[in-house]
Formats: sequence, C-alpha cells, structure tokens
Amino acid sequence: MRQAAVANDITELVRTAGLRPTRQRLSLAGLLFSGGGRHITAEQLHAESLGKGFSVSLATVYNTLHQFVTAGLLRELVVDSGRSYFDTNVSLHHHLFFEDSGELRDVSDNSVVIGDLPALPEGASVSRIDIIIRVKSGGSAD
Amino acid sequence: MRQAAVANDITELVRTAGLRPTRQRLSLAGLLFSGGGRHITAEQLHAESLGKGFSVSLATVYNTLHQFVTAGLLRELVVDSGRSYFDTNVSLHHHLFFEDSGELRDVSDNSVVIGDLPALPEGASVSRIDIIIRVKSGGSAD
DNA sequence: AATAAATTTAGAACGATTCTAATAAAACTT
DNA sequence: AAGTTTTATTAGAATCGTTCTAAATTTATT
Repeated sequence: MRQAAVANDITELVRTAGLRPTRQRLSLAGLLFSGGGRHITAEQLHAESLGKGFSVSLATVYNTLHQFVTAGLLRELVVDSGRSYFDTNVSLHHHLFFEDSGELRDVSDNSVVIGDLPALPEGASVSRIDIIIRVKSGGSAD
Repeated sequence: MRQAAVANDITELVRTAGLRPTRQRLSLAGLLFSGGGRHITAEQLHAESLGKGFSVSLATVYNTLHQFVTAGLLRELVVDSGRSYFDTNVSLHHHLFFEDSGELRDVSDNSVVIGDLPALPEGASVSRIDIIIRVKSGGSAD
C-alpha cells in the first residue's frame, strides 16, 4: 500500500525529530514533504491546511514550522522583511527571488564561489551563507 | 567654514534626490551621511535623532529612509525577518551578520564569485545579488 | 483507567511598519 | 511679502506577521 507507506514515513519523520506524531504535525508534514521542494510561508501553509480540511490553528503552524527548523527538517529563509519563508530543501543551495511575484526558486550551490572571507573575531564561526539573487521580471511564469 | 560646507553638501544631496531640504530630512541625512558607513534601523535612527535634540516623528523617519532608498542614497538590507536595516554604503558589496548582536559589517564584493546563473525567464533581469554571511559568535561568553 | 507530560487552541499582546487626516512648512505667483 | 498651491510632517490609529498566555485537549506512561 503506497498511501500507508507514505503515512508511515511521515510518522517516522516526525518521531525522529523528537516530536509526538500528533494529527496536526502529521498533516502539516504531509503537506510540506509529500511533494517536491517547497518554499512556503506560515500563512500559506495554514490556508492550505484548512483548504484541505485539516483544521489547525495558526499558532500551531508557527510552532510546528519552528520545531521542524530546529530538527533540521526545514530551513528558514529571510528574503522579504516582514515575512518568513520555509524551505523544504535543507541541502546546501541558494535562491532566486522574483520580486514581483514573491516566488522563490532554488539555485545550486556550485554556481557560487566564496573567496576570502574577512577575518572573524575569536571564537566566531560562519553558521550559514545566504545568497539571494533578486530578479525583477517582465514576466515571471515560464 | 567646515561646518557650513558640510551643511551645504547635505542640502545639495537632499535637493539632488529631488526632495525638499526640510529640517527633518537635513538632520536625518546629517546623521546618516556625515560619518563613515552605517547600518541602521528606523527605530535606531529615530532614537539617535531625538537624542541629539532633533525632534522627528517615527513616521517621518520611515518616509525619509524610503525616499533615500528610492533616490539611491541608501540600500535596504533584509537580514532579519521583522526588522529592516538601511546601509549608507550603496556601492557593490556584501555583509557579515553577527546573529547574536545584530551587528552588520561590510564584505567587499571581490571576495565572492557568482558562476553560472540559471536561465532567467524572458525579460527578467537580476536587480541585485545579496550575500549574507551569518556568523554565530560562540566566542566571548565561554 | 488514572496520572503525568506534551500539545493545541483562541484570542490577547507584541513589535515593526504603514496609514490617516489634520496641521505646518516650503515653493511659487503675484 | 502676502496669498496660493504643493509638499511634508505629525500623532495616533490601524495593520501585518508573529509570539505569548493560560485553559482545554491529546498523547504517553503507570
């Protein structure tokens, strides 16, 4: 059974993250991880969940997204001041951001080379490098 | 007179941006552009202005910052969701962001090489590339 | 089944930013 | 320089995304 197998994978995923597999975490994880890579905001995910008949509060969506980030299941993107995007692709990569539509697209890491970094203060270390290529488009859909 | 010369430069700057040289725009521009490069938030600039005896409303600080961005006098940085920084250095460069303190530091553009970009949709063009090197400073507090 | 622990929830609270509409200042006309 | 028009400033309300609170519910453990 395919469907059951997917459900089990999701349950396993949530459990492995150290979280109880509650109804709302499972349905949110299902929405996030059952398709391909996604870039989504809390509000979008909330709406999507309600739209599919999985009722969840917005607070739980936020809680869950942050728990998934902490567990390494999601990466939080800062692209637009005043709105957070969550990326289901946690491998090393960067982003193309379409300013008009708000759409995000992945860019492979090997398109970019970082040369000499300035010396960091004692004990400091790079936690992440974010590269956002901002695109202004005449027409964003391809 | 040195001081008068600076004041004239600031007036000229504001005028060239197509803006009337009002008292509040001149004092804000003075704070922003009279020292070296700065990375500042609206609230910080507002506090600084009041602290020096230049009364301005927060709304005017926001208006002015956005007008300066539009005029190319400032660059807006998105580093932290929920807070905007404004950078007085509008030349091509990138940033080091200290996650603990919120401090920003410039990184010269030639530390970074961007290789092949993915093909952009028809008519789309790159408006800017933002590179943020996030630093966690475990150092001092141990 | 009872108890303990973790989770969800609605709604209040929050911080940053934008809006509103009234007042004030700057630029233009005469 | 007075009057008129245009633009800017303001205080405070409104809005947005997000976080907090404390009570109710669900999940895990005994």
